[in-house]
Amino acid sequence: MRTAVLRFRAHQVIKRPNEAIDRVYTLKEGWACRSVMFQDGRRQILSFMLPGDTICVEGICVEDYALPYQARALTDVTLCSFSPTRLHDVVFASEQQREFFARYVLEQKALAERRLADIGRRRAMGSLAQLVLELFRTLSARGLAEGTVIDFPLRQEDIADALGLTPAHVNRTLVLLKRRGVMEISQSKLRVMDMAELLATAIDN
Amino acid sequence: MRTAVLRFRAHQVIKRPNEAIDRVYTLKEGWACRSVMFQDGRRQILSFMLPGDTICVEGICVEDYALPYQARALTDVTLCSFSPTRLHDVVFASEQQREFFARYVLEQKALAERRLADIGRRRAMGSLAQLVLELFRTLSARGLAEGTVIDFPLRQEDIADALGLTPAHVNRTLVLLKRRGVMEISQSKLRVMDMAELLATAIDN
DNA sequence: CGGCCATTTGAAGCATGTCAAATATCGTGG
DNA sequence: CCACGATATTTGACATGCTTCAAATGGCCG
Repeated sequence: MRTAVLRFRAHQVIKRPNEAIDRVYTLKEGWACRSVMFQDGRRQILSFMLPGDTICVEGICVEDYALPYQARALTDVTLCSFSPTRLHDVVFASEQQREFFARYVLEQKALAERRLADIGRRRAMGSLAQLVLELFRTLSARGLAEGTVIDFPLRQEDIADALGLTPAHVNRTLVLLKRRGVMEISQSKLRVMDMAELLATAIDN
Repeated sequence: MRTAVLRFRAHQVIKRPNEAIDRVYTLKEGWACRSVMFQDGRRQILSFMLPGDTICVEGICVEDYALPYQARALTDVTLCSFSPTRLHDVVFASEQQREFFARYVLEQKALAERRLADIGRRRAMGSLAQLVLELFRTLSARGLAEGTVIDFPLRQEDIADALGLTPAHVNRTLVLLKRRGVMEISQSKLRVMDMAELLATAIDN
């Protein structure tokens, strides 16, 4: 079934917008993201992809889909490569698998819409807290958290592009959180020092 | 197959968050929206639903899904009500229908993610222009546009909640567009007076 | 005609953006 | 292992888009 293990270096483009989805990938190691670019260089990150995520799920659902975003490695990544049609057959072989797959896609959709609400209706402090909690939850669920610490390879610019903010402002907000003893990023690790306070921050900002 | 025609009045809630999806609807007449509410009353509209759209598609894909948003009528609406399981069987009867359905869901997902990029990386003028163009395109495709005019029942507050703005600011932006002779809203109609200019506005803002 | 709701407008404040410089961190080659 | 260059973070001063709040105006429906 699995036909190859691929590697990309940090910042490399995995799939271009509108490119044919001839292969579908699962992310084995490293972080990636889906993003859209504007002509003038502005970037919006639609979602982060963590180990266990599927890249270009759309290829499993339909044929000849014009990908409305680009997929890019944020760190060095290793991928498992699959044939979309073969994967399609596997997924739709049993009703149970189909529903499992559907749940994954719907979860991703819900995640994007939570982000939409965060950007639209929260201040920087609130949406940043929400983003961190989301990453924390996901990594924990996949057994990739070490207690109160997670690997965190994102640059502040990546966070900014995910939240519709400026790197400068993300920095100021992170500094605030560190000063308050809520959380701290250093050496590609994120440490939550006061989870209760982080949850509170996420809710009322 | 179709078991009932339902009506809701403007502003009524069609489906609450976390409510069981015991029925799935198609929107026959009127406009609705999907939105999330915060404790303090802030609202983010995730998407507008126009005649022809399906409300609570999730019910077709999986069982026992916890709806992460609320569905609400924006105008008086008439719906066709369906049993999710029956609809499921119909959709997955043939490969062709399944793919058609998948395309619809992916289109909705892409639409939400365009909105995400609009809110995150455009100014009020740009995202407003994008929104109007999107509505225009969709209504045209469904044969519901009258040349350069469309029905437009949204209040400025609805637009604000969709774009993460304030009603006051939406108003100022609309006034600007009217003064520039680009477009105009009045009497629940939207008239595009200069489509080229509207497209330009959408791109470089 | 009257009441209600939506729109419009103004003045002031604030969150975030912009730009630029200083500092820290990281990877790499010597 | 160190030094260097490149890249990322941090910080400051200032600009601005958008918000807030409140009041006035306008439109629609019973």
